[in-house]
Amino acid sequence: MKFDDKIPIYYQIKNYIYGQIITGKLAPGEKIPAVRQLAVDLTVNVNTVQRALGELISEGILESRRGLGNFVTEDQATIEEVKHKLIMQQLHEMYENLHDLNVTDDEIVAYLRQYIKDRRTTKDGQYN
Amino acid sequence: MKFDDKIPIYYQIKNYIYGQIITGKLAPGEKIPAVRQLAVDLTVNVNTVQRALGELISEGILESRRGLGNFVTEDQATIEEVKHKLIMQQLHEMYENLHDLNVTDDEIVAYLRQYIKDRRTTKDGQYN
DNA sequence: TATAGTGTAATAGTAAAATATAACACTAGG
DNA sequence: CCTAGTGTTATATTTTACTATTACACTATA
Repeated sequence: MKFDDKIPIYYQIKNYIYGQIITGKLAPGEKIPAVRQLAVDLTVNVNTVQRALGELISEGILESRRGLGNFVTEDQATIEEVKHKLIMQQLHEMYENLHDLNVTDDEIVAYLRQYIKDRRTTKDGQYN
Repeated sequence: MKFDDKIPIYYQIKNYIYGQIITGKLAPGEKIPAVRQLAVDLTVNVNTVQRALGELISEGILESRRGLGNFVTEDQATIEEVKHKLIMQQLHEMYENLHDLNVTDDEIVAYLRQYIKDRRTTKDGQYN
């Protein structure tokens, strides 16, 4: 997995797991891969994985069963809450940053529509 | 100035200067504050300021005149380019992250409109 | 020419994330 | 009871951003 060196790896792993759960690639109640396996898959250290999982466990989206593994919460409502929270965080960050550049509400919406439209006709990768 | 501890300080300073220039708080051709003064204002080290300014100078949005100071480029086109690039980067990041959560194009637009609407009737700060 | 104000850069030290490695604790199943 | 698979934790080390400090280079001007 490729990481953005401007953001802590454990934090990027946390967001990766969020994504897996929210998109259903990891289902409610499902056992997630073992920490040592995740460390191999993501080519990071076990402790780094553990730091990410620890926060997810604290938030209740994962449950730890010692000796058995880590499991996605059964509570679909918790997952929905987290999804909504993440969506709002994304919008908030983008919105605040553009407002700091004096871009108005209407301009933000217009730019977004244009971006989406352009995206369908242009090859990707120009803003990575 | 308050910094996000998940992002390098020099990088946040760079974005801060971008904002000052794009919004015209620092005008084309204008001398920006001395590096030592910026360090005091932002409560960071001179070297950290210098690292941010160094990148802005490399990009041509700032010009360094040894013994005199650092100046915003006179070239309005360069500034416009940078503004557009920053806007697209913001949209791109938000868009990619939401798509990774299986949020569709239409849903992104709808969520944004809702976010903007809610923002006008709700007290701020809930997504910081 | 001396000085104050400016950018530039090097050195050494600090702090936090990440790593490598090892050990410990618990569970299920043979 | 032993073992394999799992989570948990600790120690030492490495890496890098950041800091503190100092020095150097250039410019305008008194």
